[in-house]
Amino acid sequence: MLELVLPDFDAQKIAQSGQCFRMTCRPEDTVCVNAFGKILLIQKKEENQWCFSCTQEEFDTIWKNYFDLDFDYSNYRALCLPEDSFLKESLEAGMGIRILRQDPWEMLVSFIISQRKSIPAISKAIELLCQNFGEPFYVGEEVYYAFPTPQAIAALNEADLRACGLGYRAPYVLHAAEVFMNTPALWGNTLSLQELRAALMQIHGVGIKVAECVALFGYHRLEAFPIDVWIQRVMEHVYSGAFPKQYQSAAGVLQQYLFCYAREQKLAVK
DNA sequence: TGCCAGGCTTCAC
DNA sequence: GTGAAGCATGGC
Repeated sequence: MLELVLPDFDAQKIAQSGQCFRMTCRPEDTVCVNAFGKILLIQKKEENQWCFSCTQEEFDTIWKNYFDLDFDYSNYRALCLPEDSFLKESLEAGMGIRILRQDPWEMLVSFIISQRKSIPAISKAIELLCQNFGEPFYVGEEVYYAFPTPQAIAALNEADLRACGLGYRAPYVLHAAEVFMNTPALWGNTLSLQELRAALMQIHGVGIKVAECVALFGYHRLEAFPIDVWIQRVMEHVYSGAFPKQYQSAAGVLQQYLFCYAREQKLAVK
């Protein structure tokens, strides 16, 4: 057990932010993270005070980076233009949300599945995928499942994946496994954003929006800017179709706060 | 029950 | 190049 004071971190908001699907809220202000074949429990104690179910060493070598805690997010908030009240409100409402450094392969599959699905439906499909085809591991008596490897997915057929609720996305995920295994450039993080987009979009079922999500959440390319239905509404309501160029370097980070706030406000179609 | 969801592909035009 | 139809399924 490790207790830390983190003034710019909120596990519960991150879990519900739509960037991760294997981080779930549990009773007693606890969040369960399933990543890297490990389970991390995070419990909220006091304001800004969090209890982590890991050692200091594990926190320093794995989770600190995962939650992007080496970067000061006040730098992103400082980008907000004085007249931009919608972003200001979004940043205040989403205080504590961070852009996680998640596994690229997991993000690729997750966001292929995400198309035309609600966040609860995405989480459910991914959970089934893991239960059916991921490697089981135990924490005490309890069994958990790792995210299936590209090799494990490549060995499946369409019907296996449709059984997890993937619908028409099943062949997309099969193709993603094949391309990922045969594209070493996607295993590391050395491509330019433009090259990364192109490499991802050769996969059937990966268009510009999914590619931007994978770039942002899997490769930590903070200038990537996914435009889904919610961000589209924000663009129309608030920015007259053009996101300010002053935000470009951290567009993906700001986008995440706008996405959450737009959903919270149930921003209507214009 | 009907509508919508962190969209993409295909096919007219 | 642009626009519209079709797609599987679950949550609300």
